[in-house]
Amino acid sequence: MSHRLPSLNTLRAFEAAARHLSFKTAASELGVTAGAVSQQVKKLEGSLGVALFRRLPHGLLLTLEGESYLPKVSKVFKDLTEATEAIAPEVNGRKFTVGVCSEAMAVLPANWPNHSDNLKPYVREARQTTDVELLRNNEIDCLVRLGGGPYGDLALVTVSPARNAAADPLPLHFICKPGLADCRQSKAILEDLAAHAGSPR
Amino acid sequence: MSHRLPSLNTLRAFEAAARHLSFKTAASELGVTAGAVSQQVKKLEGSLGVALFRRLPHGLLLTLEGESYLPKVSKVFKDLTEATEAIAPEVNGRKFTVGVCSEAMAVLPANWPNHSDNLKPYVREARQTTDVELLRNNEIDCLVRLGGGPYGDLALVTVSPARNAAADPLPLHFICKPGLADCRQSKAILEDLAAHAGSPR
DNA sequence: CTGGAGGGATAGAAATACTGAGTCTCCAGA
DNA sequence: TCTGGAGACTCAGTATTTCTATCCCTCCAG
Repeated sequence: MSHRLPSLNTLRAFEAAARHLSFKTAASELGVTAGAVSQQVKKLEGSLGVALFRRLPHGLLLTLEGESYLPKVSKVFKDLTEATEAIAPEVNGRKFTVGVCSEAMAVLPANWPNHSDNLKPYVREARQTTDVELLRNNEIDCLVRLGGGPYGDLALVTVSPARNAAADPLPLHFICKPGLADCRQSKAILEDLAAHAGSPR
Repeated sequence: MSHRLPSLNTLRAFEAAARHLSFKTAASELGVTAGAVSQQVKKLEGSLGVALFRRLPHGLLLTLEGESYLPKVSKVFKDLTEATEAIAPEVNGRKFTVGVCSEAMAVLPANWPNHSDNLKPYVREARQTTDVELLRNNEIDCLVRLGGGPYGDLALVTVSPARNAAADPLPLHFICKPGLADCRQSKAILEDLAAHAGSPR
């Protein structure tokens, strides 16, 4: 039952490029550069030994193989998305409520987290608090503090200061339940924190 | 239509581990270490925010979520495999016929390519020849030679000598049609050649 | 109380993916 | 006939991800 498959990355690139018939548009959908999409598609074609696109000077055309492959690949992604959301609906759909201590509040931009479009899809609101119990009660999803713990079995991520940090950067810490440490929401928040950790208030 | 999906790698690890209820067995099926499977599964669980396995001191159990996820994930892999083989059947199923020049023959193990179980699934036979025309006629799929070309529009891969190579390693070259340079068969052959290139005859 | 089997963590190495800059071709408009 | 813009390709360098190699821990059987 060992499946020999092309890598998902190359398939995602193919699927997006085939839908748009453009590497450039696909690239912006996937949030990468056109060169990356081009490379991934070429890798896929190489591993299949089949050309999926016919490259024209202006834009792309699917080959017969590409045309028959596209709907199946799209369906696979759709099935997978549905299966995934069936078992993890809360996390996938939910926005985080973030607890932030007053010291961290002072370090972050004025109207955090609404200052950033990257963050908005993942955060409902930020509440000023230091109460770890709110985390355990699921009243908040994560906590941003200056202090590094210990917090027992909770997951703690220390945010590495931005490269352009001030001389004496203040470290930030992100605390959440272990299962949430690596989810999309946490990642988005961590990324944003990293951009601000240590910057002068 | 931008699908937010866990990475295929983590799903492969999950699927194999769930079928075997063992990271170790899954690892050997996938050809990696148990640690790698454990990491991938943990990454998947983290990104879903849901535990898929219950770790017991001796072995694993699926959680309810894992149990409902497994058949869907398996089906996705099955669909993808079928879709892929539908458009690239020749390459996926076919064994290569390899042309080998007499000098390269002398460098390779006595009964190459049958000396290695890794290679058998990918190679039908090795024929002693240096005729590039056989390649163009599709009578052979690739050619192994000492000389590095040029071969026009054919793809050429120079095999990097093994680490334990002799003092004066003989380089090997692998020539094939461009579309085949990156396929499974070529990779297997190249890997095997790399293990022998430069070793004393 | 000892050894083996399995899972967990971590650091470093290896493989893979992405970016960024430069190139090419074609088309459209001046 | 130029010239500029759009899109794709390549390549080198970098960043990220994945894998390995260890060492640890727990549990169970003898």
